[in-house]
Amino acid sequence: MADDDYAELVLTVVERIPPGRVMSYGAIAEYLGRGGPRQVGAVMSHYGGGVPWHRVVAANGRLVPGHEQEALRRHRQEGTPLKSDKVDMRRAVWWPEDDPAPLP
DNA sequence: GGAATGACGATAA
DNA sequence: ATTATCGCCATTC
Repeated sequence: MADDDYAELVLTVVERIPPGRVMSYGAIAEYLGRGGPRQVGAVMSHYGGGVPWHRVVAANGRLVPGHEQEALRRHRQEGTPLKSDKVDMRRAVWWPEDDPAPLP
C-alpha cells in the first residue's frame, strides 16, 4: 500500500527536523509534493508516536492540539523560538534544504 | 457510492 | 487578536 509509504516518508521528514526548529503540516505536504496538510496531520496522529511530533506545528504557529502542554515544555527545553504559547514561525520555520543533513 | 471526518490553511468579519 | 467560513484531500462510516 502506498499510504504506508507515505506515512514513512512523513515520519522521515519529521525526524529530520533539527532541534529548535519546526515545520508546518502544509510545509511537509508541499515538500513531499503530494497529499495535503490534513494527510500529514492524519499520519502524525496515527503513526507519529515515534518521532519528534512536537516539532510539527500548524502554519499559524499553533502547537499540536491535545498536547500543547507537552510540546510547549519540550520546545522551551530545546530553545525553540516561542511566542508565549505559540511558536515564532518567522525564526523557527525550517526547510530541509535549509540544512542539508548528510544522509548515510 | 455518498456523506462525514480530521494533529490544516487562508481569508473574511 | 479571536471567531467564523470555505476550500483541500484522503480515509472512514
